[in-house]
Amino acid sequence: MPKIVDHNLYRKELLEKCFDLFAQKGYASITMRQIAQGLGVSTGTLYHYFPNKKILFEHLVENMVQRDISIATADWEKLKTRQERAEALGKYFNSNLAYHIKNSYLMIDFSQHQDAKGYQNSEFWQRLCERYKSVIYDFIGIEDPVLADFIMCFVDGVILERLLGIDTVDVVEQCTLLGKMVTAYLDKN
Amino acid sequence: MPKIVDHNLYRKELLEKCFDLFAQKGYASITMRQIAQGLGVSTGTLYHYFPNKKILFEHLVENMVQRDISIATADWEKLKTRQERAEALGKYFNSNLAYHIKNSYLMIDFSQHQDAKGYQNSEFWQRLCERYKSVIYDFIGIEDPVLADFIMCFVDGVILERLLGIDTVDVVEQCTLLGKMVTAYLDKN
Amino acid sequence: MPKIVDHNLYRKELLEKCFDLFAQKGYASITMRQIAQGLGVSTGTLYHYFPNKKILFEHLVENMVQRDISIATADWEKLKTRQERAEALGKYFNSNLAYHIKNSYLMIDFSQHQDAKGYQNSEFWQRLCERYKSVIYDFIGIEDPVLADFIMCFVDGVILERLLGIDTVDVVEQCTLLGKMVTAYLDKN
Amino acid sequence: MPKIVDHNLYRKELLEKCFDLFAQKGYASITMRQIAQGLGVSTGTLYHYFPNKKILFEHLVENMVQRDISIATADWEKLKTRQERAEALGKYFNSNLAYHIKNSYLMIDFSQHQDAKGYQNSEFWQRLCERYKSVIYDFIGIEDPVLADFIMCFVDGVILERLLGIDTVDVVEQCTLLGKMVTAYLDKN
DNA sequence: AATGAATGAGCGTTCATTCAT
DNA sequence: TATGAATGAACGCTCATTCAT
Repeated sequence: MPKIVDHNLYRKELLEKCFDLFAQKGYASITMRQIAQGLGVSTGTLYHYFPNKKILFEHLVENMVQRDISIATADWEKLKTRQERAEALGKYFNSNLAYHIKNSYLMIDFSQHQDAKGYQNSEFWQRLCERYKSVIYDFIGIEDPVLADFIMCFVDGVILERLLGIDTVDVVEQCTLLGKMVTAYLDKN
Repeated sequence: MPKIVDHNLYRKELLEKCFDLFAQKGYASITMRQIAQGLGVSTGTLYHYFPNKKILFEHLVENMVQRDISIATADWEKLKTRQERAEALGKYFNSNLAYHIKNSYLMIDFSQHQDAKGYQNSEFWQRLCERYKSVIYDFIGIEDPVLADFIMCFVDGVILERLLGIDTVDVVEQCTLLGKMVTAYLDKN
Repeated sequence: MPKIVDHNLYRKELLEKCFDLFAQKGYASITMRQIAQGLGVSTGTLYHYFPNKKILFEHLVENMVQRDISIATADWEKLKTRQERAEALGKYFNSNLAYHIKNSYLMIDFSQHQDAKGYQNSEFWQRLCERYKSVIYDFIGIEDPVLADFIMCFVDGVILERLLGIDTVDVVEQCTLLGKMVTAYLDKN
Repeated sequence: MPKIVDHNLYRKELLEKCFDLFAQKGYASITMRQIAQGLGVSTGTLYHYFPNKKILFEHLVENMVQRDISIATADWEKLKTRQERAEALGKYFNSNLAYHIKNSYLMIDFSQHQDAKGYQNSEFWQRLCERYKSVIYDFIGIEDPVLADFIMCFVDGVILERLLGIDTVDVVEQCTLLGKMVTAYLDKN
């Protein structure tokens, strides 16, 4: 019997530790050697668990998104009005803002990389977006897809502003405004 | 006998031509050789005018931003209603969408540069953001700074979605919706 | 409790199964992992029986050659004329041509091994060649050693052409021609 | 003006020096670093002149074949009879036998390498074989393509035997016999 | 000023081999 | 005896940068 290791568990552990490494430097800039070193393993071991950089990143994102959504939606059930929920959304992003900024940067960085070409039509990516949008549908209680896109754009935009270093934008304040605007719009139509 | 050349003028010319090259492939992907080739000079010459890739890129961004704003606002004066203007905004981004996507990517890439950290508090960057917002103020006819930020976030978010490859988002449609939402919101309050 | 296994017998069994694996991909291309997998054992076990890839390969070649000659000569006894036998030779190589090509490649690969340099003067190698030639003597019914060498060269050459990818060479046709040429030559002298 | 170098000339010089390096270790075993070192340049320089290992090898072979054929056929014009020519062929291979053995090994080694997959149908390879065969046609004065293939197989086989370390095969003697056999065969038919 | 040949550290990845269990 | 996780040197190749001309 070899060294006793739960392959899948260890994979998950590595993935967990990977996130910050990727987030610190971006997909393209961090090297597999640096990741291995950061994880305290050899490159060989890293490749033993993940066949290549792209797939490592893919697993990372899957992990991240899964966790994100479950955290974000954890205690939204008790919130009744749209306005309450919009404000909870703002609070969610505002806590761990640095994390969400990193997160966004990673997605952007990867999407522009050679490795991502042809990726945007992939099942994986499509599924990601669907899951993302379904959170908006369910949570804000919206059925108009154009409006759902609107909210998605806005939310990503808010994070982006902070990523760009524009600190005057206040995430909570903006989401609060979002709630009001959506309500005003829906009431009128 | 050296060619008689105005060093600074030639620098500016090179910069101007550089823009498309960077915008086509992104900062990380384009190589100095490719840039030199695209400019019709040798790598040696390129390095004669710019000490390294990063500095070349920084100069480029400065140039780009300056030009961009003046183009965007060129013929908006004749549009009267908010809705008209919101829709013009959508059309502006929708034409040359690929350009605007790359443009955004370049800004993001730039903002993540180690050297850009200081930049974000710099006079240059601040001025840039102010100018950006004032376009929104003037153009959409909004005075509430939170609402101006909202619109800025949204617009950047729309571009970002496309950068991420989410093609279902329609820029014109989204801006049209923006106009309606802003109106509904302002009418109500 | 260790499995009760006759070490040498198991070695031989592994060797037998190894052959196809090497023959399919060639010495350089197949990895120890692939071999182990093909044998249904772990890499650890493979290394338990053979200290390294080279020695595994050497044992393999010894095994292969021994087996090959006995197969080739199995049912040639009933063929009477030289021409019949020459054509049988062609058919023999033509069936399992892919195998013979790989086989030749393995021999060539082996012969170029650093460790094989000593081998070429070794009793083993000498004996091998003698046995090879004696097949030609017996089978084609030739006693002139130069002519035997000629046939040996030709046969190996035909296989080599195919190894090099020259598909226009037809093994059966060539061996048929060989029969005619030998006959013409022997009749004349 | 950069360092003054005749690009094509230098390429040719590098190619010339490359041959022994490849021949010593085989295509797969020699590394680009070792080649560069052997040539006294950096890997970067090597890649400046040749885009990859495969193409480097391709140029090498082209060079080699061109030279080989012109040397081989240089003074065959004055030889009149087939027998004289066959014997000249033997002498040609016998002088520089070590070179021809290396040469054959290189071709075999390459043909089995991953890089060569799909290569055997390439224009380059086809042209090589055609040129090779046309030497046989012209020189030995043969028009029957099967017979030309026969001779090609035989010649390659002779070299192969020596490559395999079978020193009892005498190249000159074998080619002399070839001449006689071809004559006997053609006289009879 | 201008060229492009030259450099070499570093990339993602592979794989023979070792070793704790 | 048997396992497969772990290693790390080495591969083909890239590219920002330097420098002799």
